[in-house]
Amino acid sequence: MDNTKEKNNCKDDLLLRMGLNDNKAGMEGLDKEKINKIIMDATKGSRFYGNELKKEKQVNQRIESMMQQKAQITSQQLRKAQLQVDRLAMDLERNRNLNNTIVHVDMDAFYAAVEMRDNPELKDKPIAVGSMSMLSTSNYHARRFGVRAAMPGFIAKRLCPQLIIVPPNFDKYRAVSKEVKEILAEYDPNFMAVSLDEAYLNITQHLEERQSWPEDKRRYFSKTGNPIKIDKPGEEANRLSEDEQPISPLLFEDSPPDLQPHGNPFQLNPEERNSPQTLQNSVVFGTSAEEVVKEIRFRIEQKTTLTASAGIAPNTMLAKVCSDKNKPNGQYQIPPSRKAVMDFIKDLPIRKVSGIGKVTEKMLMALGIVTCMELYQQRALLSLLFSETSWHYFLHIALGLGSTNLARDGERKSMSVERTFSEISNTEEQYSLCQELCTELAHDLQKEGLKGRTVTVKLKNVDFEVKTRASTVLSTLSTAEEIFAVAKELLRTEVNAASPHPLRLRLMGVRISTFSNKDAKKHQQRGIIGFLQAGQRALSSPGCSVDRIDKTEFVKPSEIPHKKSFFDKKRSERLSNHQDTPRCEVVNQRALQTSQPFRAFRKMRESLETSENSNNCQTFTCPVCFREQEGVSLEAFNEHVDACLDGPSTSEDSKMPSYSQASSTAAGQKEDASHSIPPCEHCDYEDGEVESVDGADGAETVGQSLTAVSADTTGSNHSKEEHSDAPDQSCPIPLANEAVRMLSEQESIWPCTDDVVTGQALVCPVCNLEQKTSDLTLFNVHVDICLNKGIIQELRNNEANSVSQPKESSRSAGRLQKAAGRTKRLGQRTKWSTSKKTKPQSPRHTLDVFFK
DNA sequence: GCGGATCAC
DNA sequence: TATGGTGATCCGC
Repeated sequence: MDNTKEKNNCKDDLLLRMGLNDNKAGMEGLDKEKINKIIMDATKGSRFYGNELKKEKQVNQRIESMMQQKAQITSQQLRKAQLQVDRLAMDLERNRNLNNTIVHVDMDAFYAAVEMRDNPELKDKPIAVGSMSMLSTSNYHARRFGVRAAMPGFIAKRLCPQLIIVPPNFDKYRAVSKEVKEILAEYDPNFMAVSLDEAYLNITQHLEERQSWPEDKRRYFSKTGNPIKIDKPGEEANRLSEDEQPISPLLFEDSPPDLQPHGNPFQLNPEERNSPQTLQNSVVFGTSAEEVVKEIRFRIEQKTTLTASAGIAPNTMLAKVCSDKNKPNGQYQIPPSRKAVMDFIKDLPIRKVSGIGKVTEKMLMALGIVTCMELYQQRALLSLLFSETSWHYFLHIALGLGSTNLARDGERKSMSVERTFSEISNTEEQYSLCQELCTELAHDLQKEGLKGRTVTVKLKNVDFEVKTRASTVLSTLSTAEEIFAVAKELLRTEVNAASPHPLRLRLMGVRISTFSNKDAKKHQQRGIIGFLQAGQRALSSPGCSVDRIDKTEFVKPSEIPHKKSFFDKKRSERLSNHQDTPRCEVVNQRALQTSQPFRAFRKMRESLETSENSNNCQTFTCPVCFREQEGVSLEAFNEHVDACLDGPSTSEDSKMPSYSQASSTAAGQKEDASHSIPPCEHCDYEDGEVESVDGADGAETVGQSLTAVSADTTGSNHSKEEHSDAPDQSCPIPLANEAVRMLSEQESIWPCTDDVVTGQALVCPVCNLEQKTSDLTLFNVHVDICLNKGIIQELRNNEANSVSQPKESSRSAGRLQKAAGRTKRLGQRTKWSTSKKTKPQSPRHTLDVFFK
């Protein structure tokens, strides 16, 4: 459907939901102020509005508690989180897949456009499809008055009294949709339809084949007699800025729809095709992705007289954003390069991304995050404030990553019916309504031959408060009677609970889930087999080919496409998670099992795993010394990296000559960093300064940027200048802080804007070595790893402090205890040795993350 | 497994 | 007069 997702730097939430703040007031439209006022006048005082306010309060409450959590985050936690996040970031970066060409096709104002096409009377008039209660979509003319999808018709009428509201004709839309899909299938037989008017295609294969196609195979004919006009990027942009211009020449063409061509215009007789007349009306489309998509849109328009917009990008997330960019009747491509992706992402408001809704946007905005670049900059903080699922997802967005395989429609998980009505408070009526809904549901269920075990009743009272009540039974249910038997009891409980007051309902719904039919089992089995096959193939041909295999050969339950949302977890859990060794591999896999945004990531991982298991010798780049290690086994490579991390003291173990060269100059410093930490004063900075972060300005400083925090923590005993002037001081901790500070200042580093930073060598602020890379992400990771040692050391010292120096403040004591416990857990779980004599295990674990 | 919330279309 | 319906996921219990 139309993009109703509007940007909002606006205060009034309700207006936002109405989708108004983006109105570019046309000459005959309304300006934003007026629109907002009309909506508010129509809304204020209603029960609906009351509920909206209530919900808003809840969200604000959530934000407030998030901010409190933020205020308690120590710089140490933040730094540690930064390590973990950047490790994942690097992992993702290494597996970035730019080899697919994904297209998102979106019909312009679909329902409204169909209605206009079929009723010339509506041409040039503001129309909307829907009812007085709710609009599904509006045409662009109506949008100038602020009339949007998801707006009640009666409010739309106030905004635009001339508005014509057309009742929806879903059968018709389905038929048109089918026509469009027939075209799409020619470019990707496995395309994924999101809805009647939206679909994703993977045209990678089509593009390959198309390269060898003769012109004739790419020639299309226009029977309308209109001079064929192929979009040029510039023209598109111009046309779009002109609100007054007709949106589609064909859509607004005078010729009645009957005269529009039906079927594929390509299907012409040879004679017809070769006649000069016809050739004049023909176009040849090129072989590039852009040309393919122009061709698709051209054919859609020829066939349906409707226009579509499209986005082309290396993954679905980006393609979707792109299709919105030059809407209506336009297209936009992000070329398949990392730089292009990052340039595009940089200033992209996060709200544009599918999955970031109103609430998430508001929460992130409270953290000062509006654009994707800001999302990237705050990645460490986000990993502490949000659930794993969420921050992983955020990180993907921030790196411009998304799914490259279009999962086929999976098994249905639930089926439901619900209805809104004018108030019903009579209990008998409510039961009989419930029964009707069950009958309907049973009917739908039967059509798909499904049986379920969980029945959920949904109730909305006249104040718009929603309640759901569910019950799972042992036997499978499919008939109306069976379902009603369960639903009735659920309803009864609610009725009784409210008694003696009646339930004043405005909506009732019945849902059934927990399906357990044979089909589902069959699919699952096939899924497992397919999975194994895919794994085997991946072994022989690792990398992006896995996507294709997955797509065509198996669909796992977890592959089912779905939308996602994000909730924050309990702070304690999150923090303790981060206090543990950053074990990305464990963490990731759990998240990947269920969360859609990471399907792509999981695939990459799978292919990594298989290539690892195959134990092939490969070429790796050491994240510490950045030397390429050719033809080594993973194990050998890990040893090398360990050696790099450990410094020269253990470097004899390493058989990689390049390493010793690289690190020879830094050897002394690294030794210092590991072993010559003054016992207390440098290390118990946590007690003094970090506590102060909890104070009044803590909320500000911690979240605003890492800079503030690390400056704070460094502040007590060591000024930044002191250390930047003397970076090779013997105390590692201020040094580490300094490094973090520098990194934070580079936060403004958009690691991805340039693939290559020219003319300037990157020198690690920790080991002081010039790095053989120009990639800022890689560089950051290197610094992180260097820093890691400092942090390990901090932990050790904290532990020591907690034993030797009991604190008077119970708060501090608690904290230290926590720190001690943390260290202990680390020891147990990761064999993180606290003995300096034994070889530290931690780097190994740290690095395993890269390759597992 | 349940219930509330979020999100998309 | 009047603010939808369907499906999915996530999170905290």
